[in-house]
Amino acid sequence: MTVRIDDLDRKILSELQRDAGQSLDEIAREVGSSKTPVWNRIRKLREGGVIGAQTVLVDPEALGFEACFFVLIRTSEHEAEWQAAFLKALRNRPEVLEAHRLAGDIDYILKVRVRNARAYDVFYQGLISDVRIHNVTALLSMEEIKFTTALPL
Amino acid sequence: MTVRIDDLDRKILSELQRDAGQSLDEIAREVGSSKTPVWNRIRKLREGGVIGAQTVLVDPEALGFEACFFVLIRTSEHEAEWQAAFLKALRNRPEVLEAHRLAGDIDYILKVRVRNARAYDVFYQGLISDVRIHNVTALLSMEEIKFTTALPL
DNA sequence: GATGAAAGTGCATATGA
DNA sequence: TCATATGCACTTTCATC
Repeated sequence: MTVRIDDLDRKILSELQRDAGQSLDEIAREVGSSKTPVWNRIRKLREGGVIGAQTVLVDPEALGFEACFFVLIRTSEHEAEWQAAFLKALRNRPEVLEAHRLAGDIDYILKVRVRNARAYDVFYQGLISDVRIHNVTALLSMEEIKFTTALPL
Repeated sequence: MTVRIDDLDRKILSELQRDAGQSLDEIAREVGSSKTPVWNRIRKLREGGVIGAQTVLVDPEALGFEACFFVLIRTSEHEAEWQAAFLKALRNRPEVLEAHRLAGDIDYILKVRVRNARAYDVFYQGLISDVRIHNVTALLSMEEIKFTTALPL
């Protein structure tokens, strides 16, 4: 199910990451090819799931999302049932922008964006009422220094 | 410099976040308006910086980025000069997808995507040779449970 | 991989509510 | 300020060479 990716694909992906609003002609010119092959490759990459959602990045501050927390979670429960409930809870909460299961001491890390500290508390209370969690540390972001979705191809 | 955002703007942003590849007609239909006002609002939101980059999300695994680390950094240095050097180092390194300055005990958190553990070590050695860092903890992601750039509007 | 053509879309503008 | 309508240029998409 793996798509083989060559150098031209990488260039195309790089252009799309940089600006997905470009026309095919522009992309073709940038990568040194022409419309048809570029278009066929993009279609294949999409079908193969290499290219996922096309989206715009929205400024959180402008919309009143002033608070961003990284939440470190330790749990004592490791049964499949608990894990399924936890995953479902995370996926259902739109405040959770990212969630990773970790190796080591800390079990999970979440990135959570909310309007303010009170909204975080509402989120937190809701989460711990959904699933048993052993220990939680919240790291409050003071400043987003960098944010990109572009992989270094 | 703040753009006032009403309910229709929010709906438009929501649609664009969901799928930026939609036509104006589709968006207008979804939000219950018509092309002209939707177009004018999108333009204004773009000009006001509320709408930033238009991009595609690329599957990291498909491109061989198998390792994702969250890096917790403590530093003893807090002069402006050190901070400027640190920021510059982060911005210059494409492996660093996200970086936040934190409140409290831990000073910074980074999200770093690399091909493998060895590549992380190369990154780490490079970073600590660029700037003095007091203490580093790396959390290795085993599984990306959730990733979205969509704010819950 | 190139060419080209049909269908669809973006963008601007005019007009009335 | 918004809805509707129109028009041209550009783009996407796909069949054919």
